[in-house]
Amino acid sequence: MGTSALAGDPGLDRLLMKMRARDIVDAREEDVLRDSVAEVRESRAGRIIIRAGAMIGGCTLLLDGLVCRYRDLADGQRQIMELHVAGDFLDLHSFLLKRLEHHVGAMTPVRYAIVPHQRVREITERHPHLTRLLWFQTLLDAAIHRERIISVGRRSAVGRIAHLLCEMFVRLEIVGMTDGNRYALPLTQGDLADATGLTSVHVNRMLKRLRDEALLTFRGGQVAIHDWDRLQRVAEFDPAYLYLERLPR
Amino acid sequence: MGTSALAGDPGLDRLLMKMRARDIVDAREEDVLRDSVAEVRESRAGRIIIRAGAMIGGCTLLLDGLVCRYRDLADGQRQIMELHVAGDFLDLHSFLLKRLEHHVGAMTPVRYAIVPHQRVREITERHPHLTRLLWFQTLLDAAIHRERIISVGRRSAVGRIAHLLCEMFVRLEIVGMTDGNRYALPLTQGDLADATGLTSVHVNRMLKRLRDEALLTFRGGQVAIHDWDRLQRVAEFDPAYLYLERLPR
DNA sequence: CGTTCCGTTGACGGCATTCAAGGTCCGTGG
DNA sequence: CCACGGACCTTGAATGCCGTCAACGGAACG
Repeated sequence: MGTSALAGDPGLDRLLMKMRARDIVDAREEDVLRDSVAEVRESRAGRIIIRAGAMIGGCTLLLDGLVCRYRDLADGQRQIMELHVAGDFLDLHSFLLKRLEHHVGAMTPVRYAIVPHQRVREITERHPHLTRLLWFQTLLDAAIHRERIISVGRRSAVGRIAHLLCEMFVRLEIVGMTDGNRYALPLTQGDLADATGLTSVHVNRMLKRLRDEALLTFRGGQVAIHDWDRLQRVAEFDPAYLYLERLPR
Repeated sequence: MGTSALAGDPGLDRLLMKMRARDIVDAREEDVLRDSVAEVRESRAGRIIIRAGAMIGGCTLLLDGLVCRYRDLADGQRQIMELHVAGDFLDLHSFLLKRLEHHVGAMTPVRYAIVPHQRVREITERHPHLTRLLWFQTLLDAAIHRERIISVGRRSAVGRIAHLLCEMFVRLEIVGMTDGNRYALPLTQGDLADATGLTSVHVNRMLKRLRDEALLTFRGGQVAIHDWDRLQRVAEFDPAYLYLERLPR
């Protein structure tokens, strides 16, 4: 597939790893995906990649970096709804929604690929199984959203943070981006607060508690998990919502 | 379409109203949907319709009644993630997820139709546009989830309740189930608390405040909105996330 | 070498929870 | 007919988790 803008890029491979953790993706489907990429772009940390309300012509596949979906409220508060890592589509839902009600912002320098909506549309016309695989990815986002609702709705402050860090560990493990019990999560404590519905001050205290209780360390954008079992219990983390079963979809 | 189990049922018509608020659904697609229904079932208030973790063979379309998706936590707390009204698919996502990580429970007596996964699969093989319309419905659920994350994460207690009651008004209006500024929402204050991440005691106080400020009345499962503009402002409610535009999808 | 962003910690305050008691409504059965 | 129980609503008082305000330290950067 020499025409691909992505030949050998690890970003697309990570998407395939995510998909193959849940179903079979055959070589032809892989080629279709590779050939669907129109171009690769970059952006700097702090930039908005996709602006809320803007009409969108293509879906964005994150190749490298950390990204979040968020919205700002009238009083200046911010809520991060989801974090995205390499291999994630940032806005596959834009294919049918046409515009988004939230921003998509880069937390780090990022590289991403564009898949024009027209190509996705062609996939829905010609490749039913691949269509279902893409649909499935958006259902995964929704399941992650639901878990976040539970976190901010009912979990304690430590629980929320612990849960988020458990989730990111598992999601990064799927795409081969963990290093033993450690992984990179280049966020500030303020970002973590916006993702968990807390304040940065309180996040700071809860991180200290998690450290003191030898559950995990979060420092300099690096997470080290010291006691996975106890952490999971504190977070009430059950990875069932990530649907890590290879089933025909 | 005399073979349909649903000939003339208002439940399926409500699904069509939802879809037609966002795109065109032609007569052939309407027939395909009608013919996809295998059977109609009923259930009593308080019953679980779909149990978390169970393998699922068909999708459920709510014809009548009020339903919620929820999960219970270890300490007995409950979080409701979404409310469903007639015309909503309760578990279209089960088509690809195969099982759900949350329960689906009846808040009132309900009637619902079953669409076997096999039929949905056939739609994805033969009817790309109808497939996109179904996919779109699941994306709408995700958008509603995101709005709930913002509510429980960052909105005040009054704001959360106000927002939920704004949302239900608009969603019920789409399917023709409002009566001027009033609509039926047969929930207890405890249910409302589980949906907003509050306690029933506090919900009670906030409802009193909304009443005292002449914004809305919630009593006996009936909502009456007295000042939509001010309520919208209190809730910071912007219906953009419901994607009420007729666009080719 | 000042500026800025981030992390850390303490004191205080407030919103929501918890605990508790009493009220209403309604279906059930004596 | 009415006593009774149960589910839900209402309200007050006390508690507590998390937020706000504030000050300071360190690291990165221009």
